[in-house]
Amino acid sequence: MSDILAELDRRGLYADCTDRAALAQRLAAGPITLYCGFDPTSDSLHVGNLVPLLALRRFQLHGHHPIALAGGATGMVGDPSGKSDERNLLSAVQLAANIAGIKVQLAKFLDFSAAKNPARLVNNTDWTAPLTLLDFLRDIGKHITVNSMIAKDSVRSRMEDRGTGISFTEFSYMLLQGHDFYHLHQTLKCELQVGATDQWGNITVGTELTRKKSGATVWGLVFPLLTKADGSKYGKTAAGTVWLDPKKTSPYRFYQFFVNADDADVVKLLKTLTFLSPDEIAALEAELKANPGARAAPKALAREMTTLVHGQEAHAAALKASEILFGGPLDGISETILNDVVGEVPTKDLEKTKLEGPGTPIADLVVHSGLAPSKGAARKDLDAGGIYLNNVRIDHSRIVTSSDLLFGKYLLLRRGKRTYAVLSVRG
RNA sequence: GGUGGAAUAGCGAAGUGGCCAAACGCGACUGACUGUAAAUCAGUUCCCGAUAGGGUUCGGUGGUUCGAAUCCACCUUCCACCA
Repeated sequence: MSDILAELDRRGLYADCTDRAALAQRLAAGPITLYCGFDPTSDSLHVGNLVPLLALRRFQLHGHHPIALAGGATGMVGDPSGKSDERNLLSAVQLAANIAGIKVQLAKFLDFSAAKNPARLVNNTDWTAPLTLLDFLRDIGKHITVNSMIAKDSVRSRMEDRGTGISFTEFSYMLLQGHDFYHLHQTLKCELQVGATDQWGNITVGTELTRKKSGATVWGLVFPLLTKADGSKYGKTAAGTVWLDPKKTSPYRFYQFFVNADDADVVKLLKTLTFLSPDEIAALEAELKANPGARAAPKALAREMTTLVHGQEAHAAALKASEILFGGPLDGISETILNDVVGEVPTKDLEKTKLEGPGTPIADLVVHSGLAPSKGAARKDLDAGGIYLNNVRIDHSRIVTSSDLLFGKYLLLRRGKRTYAVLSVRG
């Protein structure tokens, strides 16, 4: 059996473990069943979820049995970890929709038909909903002291902040998650829970509860939170979260997000997010130092991630669009090639009549394309020299007519260096 | 329960009757330089708009005043100290 712990170390994915020596021994003895939970706070997972999700896959590749848990029950309550404010509860309808969304995504990253160690997908609603309050208080709550609960960082930080406080509901969250671990241990012989470091407190409740109730030893292992070199959270841009759902974040944008990764972060991201071998990563790192302008490392990162999440074809399309858009002037570009860009870049329809006769001022089109929120804002970008029509810089006096159309159909607009939009003429 | 203090733009923080759409810092956007980096430098940053002009702001509601972020009253929330 290959050594998963060594791989996690190598990739910088090991942060802490409840008992590393004992877990190493257990892992050496044979395949283990492990789980990781995912909160249905949205109808899609995002890049921040990738570390634990891919970790499950790494375990599976090493022969272990992964369980992905969709937190239907815990989602009803809300995890206070890392949250400075009490959360608004999600409606049952919303929650059901979110669960359905993330279930599909979870399924994409794990192999459910592996002969020896197929992955499993569970929803903690299945065993939590039937539990009565009295049973819960007697069978679960009795084993965990409030003393240990209020000592958790997630709770303490909220208790110290008198302004927000923590409701009993969120305070109880860790017991539900702890119960999940115990339940999975009883029913599926699950012996390990993994997650990001912010889950440490919740995970240890599970190991403790399992030990007290059944006498069995189970383990918790956490990964570092994915952060940028400047310490900020990874996976958010000014435009918002980078989602795995292609309808929420297009594969092109997804690709762009990774290709724009900071030099200081690229190697870490290659290690933590991709399945490239240490040798391949070392080669990319050397290349990054020797020839940073070639940007081989960020391109490899974007390639790996886009292929992993959206597939080969989506990566090819995103890459092609990127090469066209960032490859220089559009002179002599063919309609076929331009067609590849349309659809990759945010595209809006435009009525043909707008470009007939006197035409339309550029500012209106910039707003219509979504590149600027208002004409005033569009004007400011235009005056700063930040707006391009068909990759040619223009100013605010520009009037756009049919003669500006590429192949009689498209207008390619750009704000700044890398934000593109296409207007497609209809009718 | 008592006594003080605080609430200002995305965030932090100045401003204590007119020169205030409100200093400064961070963040964000644009430009230059680059590699679709980083760092640095320059511009922009309440909303609409043509750089004209208009609209809405300084916890809330009323009031004083020609004029209020600034003064007064009440209300809400927070903080500190005392019980």
